[in-house]
Amino acid sequence: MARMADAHEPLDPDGLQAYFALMDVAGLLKHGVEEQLREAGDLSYVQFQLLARLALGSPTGSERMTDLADGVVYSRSGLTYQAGLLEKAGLVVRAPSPDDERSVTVSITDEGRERIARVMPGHAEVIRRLFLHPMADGDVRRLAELLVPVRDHMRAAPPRSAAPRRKR
Amino acid sequence: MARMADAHEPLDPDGLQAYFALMDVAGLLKHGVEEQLREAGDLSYVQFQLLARLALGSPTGSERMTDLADGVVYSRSGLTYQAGLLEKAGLVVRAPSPDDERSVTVSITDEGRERIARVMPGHAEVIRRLFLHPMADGDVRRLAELLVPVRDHMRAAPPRSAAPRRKR
DNA sequence: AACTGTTGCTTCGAATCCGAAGCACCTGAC
DNA sequence: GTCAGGTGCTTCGGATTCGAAGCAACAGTT
Repeated sequence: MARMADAHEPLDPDGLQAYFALMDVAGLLKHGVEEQLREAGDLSYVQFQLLARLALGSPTGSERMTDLADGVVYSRSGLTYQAGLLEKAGLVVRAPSPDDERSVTVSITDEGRERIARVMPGHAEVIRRLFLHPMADGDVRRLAELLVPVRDHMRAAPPRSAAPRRKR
Repeated sequence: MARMADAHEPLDPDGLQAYFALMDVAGLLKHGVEEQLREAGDLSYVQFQLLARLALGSPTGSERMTDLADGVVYSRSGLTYQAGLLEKAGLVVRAPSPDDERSVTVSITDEGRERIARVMPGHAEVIRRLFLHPMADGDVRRLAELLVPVRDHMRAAPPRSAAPRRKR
């Protein structure tokens, strides 16, 4: 754990550099990936994320809207919009949950799985070329080991869906 | 360097995990930061990036539009829009460059520097709480050491401003 | 100088995004 | 039960975003 009592001090150089480097890398990578996704499968980055999460992350291929939104770091309203697009494209189906009448379950279709499969090889290639390639052999694993706990820590904090409602 | 001949193979688990973790962390971090910036100084994340780059990264406090856009990973048209907002808010000034009549030099104003200074302490705090805190002492530095070369590698590739123009 | 291609920025139109507000359902206290 | 508050999603309005096209200035060639 980092030292505790640095409340309002400016960031140390390492922290600053890590922060800016992280954001830059993510931004550049997102861009490269977005381009490839659009060309290869007419998908936006969010759409890819959503499909990938359903196809790879969920055993059943379905998930609640809220969980999807939180999992993908996205606003609820934005998700409604994207889910609508994906459904119109036939890559996904929405249905009310059996147990809770409010919630909507999103399920990937076979067509959705095909789309992901179609896009994946080129996707992997971009990731490798832009992101993985310049790292030495063990570095990728080390990076993952560094970042995964950070992600877990961030996810543990009240997620966007838990944002307190405004008083009326 | 990673092995060369893995052209269309799927990504190995480490690569996948590093990729997703990176994007998630960046997304979550951006969100937290955006919230703080809006409340503390009425700035969007891009606006903060722009001001920070001018205030901290440039000795003169000025930079060309294109260099700003590339530095901040942003579309040129988006930059035009944001530069307009920042100028209207008095945080920045635009002026044609003396040597090249086409290019526009953006300079941060004193008011802009004040704004950055005002926002920075809370900003640092969010970064620490969300991002730096869960890492052990040397980890931050290690992370920076891992990511900086990747950023440089990505920047070396033809940046967005060099995207080939469409034939007419 | 005239021509051609390039580069820097802005404008344009359409797509996407977000937060706030709204609606419906669910849950617990009474 | 019923009432109050919480939760899940969508709708709404407005802001932001991007790529393509447009415009002006530059640079090199002839």
